[in-house]
Amino acid sequence: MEQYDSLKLKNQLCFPIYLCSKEIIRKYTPYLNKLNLTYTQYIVMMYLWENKETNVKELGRTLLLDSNTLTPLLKKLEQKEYIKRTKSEKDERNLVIKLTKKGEDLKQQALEIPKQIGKCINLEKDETIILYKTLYKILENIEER
Amino acid sequence: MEQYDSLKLKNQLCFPIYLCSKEIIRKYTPYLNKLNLTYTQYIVMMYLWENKETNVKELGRTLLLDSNTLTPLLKKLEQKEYIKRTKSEKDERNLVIKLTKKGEDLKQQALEIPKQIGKCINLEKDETIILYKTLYKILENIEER
DNA sequence: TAAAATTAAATCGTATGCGATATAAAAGGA
DNA sequence: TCCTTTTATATCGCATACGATTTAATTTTA
Repeated sequence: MEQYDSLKLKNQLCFPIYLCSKEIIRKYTPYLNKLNLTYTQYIVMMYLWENKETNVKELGRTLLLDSNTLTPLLKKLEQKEYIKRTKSEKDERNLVIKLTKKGEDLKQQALEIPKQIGKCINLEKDETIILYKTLYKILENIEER
Repeated sequence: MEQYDSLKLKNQLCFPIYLCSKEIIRKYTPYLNKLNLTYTQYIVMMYLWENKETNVKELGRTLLLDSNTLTPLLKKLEQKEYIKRTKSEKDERNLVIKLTKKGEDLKQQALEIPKQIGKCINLEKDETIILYKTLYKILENIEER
């Protein structure tokens, strides 16, 4: 093993993760365009389809994003009338984020997407499970202090 | 299995890939700051440490990026005096990208980075190998027509 | 060989992603 | 209670990421 082998792209682990993230999201794009969503907007919508109501902090904890990214993104989703943003009455620092009817209805149209993406990622069932577990293990390892 | 389970975040594969990419890159940041590099600039430098000379097209084929991303990025690397950009004499459409002495020397300082990142990703050897193979399998599956 | 097609970079506009800072509301403490 | 601290969003600036278009050089072809 040469001195600089650890710096070769083919020996990096982050590099294929970075590529996969980009390229899978690229695959999502044509489907998401039909729903007038970007990938990040889509995962926000997925969170809301599951939870109905949230706020910036809570959303950020799940998506690992901060208000600097989420605030403008949520304003765009509000412009599209998929969500409503209102100050909490109990605590005016909190922004209550709720689906609109239009945002709720989008869920139906989105059902096609995971099928299509799964088809093009095209892994065996057990490969998928192992990959999934390993990724969450990395996330745990990385987030710990 | 409920009708909408496929739309839950915990059933997504792309979501943890996306998170891992972001979070690992976040871990790189303090080390890369010392070298005055961003992550994308770093992988460009890695390519050049291996290949000495390239052009936008070739670089884009490896990093899966186009000139719209690479042109401004390469100009920044040139400003930092890590690379030199010159028109090819043989074919003036081509931009020859070469390391400077300063860029070449940076390699030495970068040696620490893979060690530190490996430590914080903290997977077993065999887990790493399987993950790596699966990621490249996805990339192959996804890029095919 | 001159026009058409192709190719390589560059440019433009929009949407993140994020470190740093600002703002405003709520909580805590002397 | 008043002042300090904490908390939740918002704002700012910079660096990607990328679809679409433009520009310029080269190649192809009629």
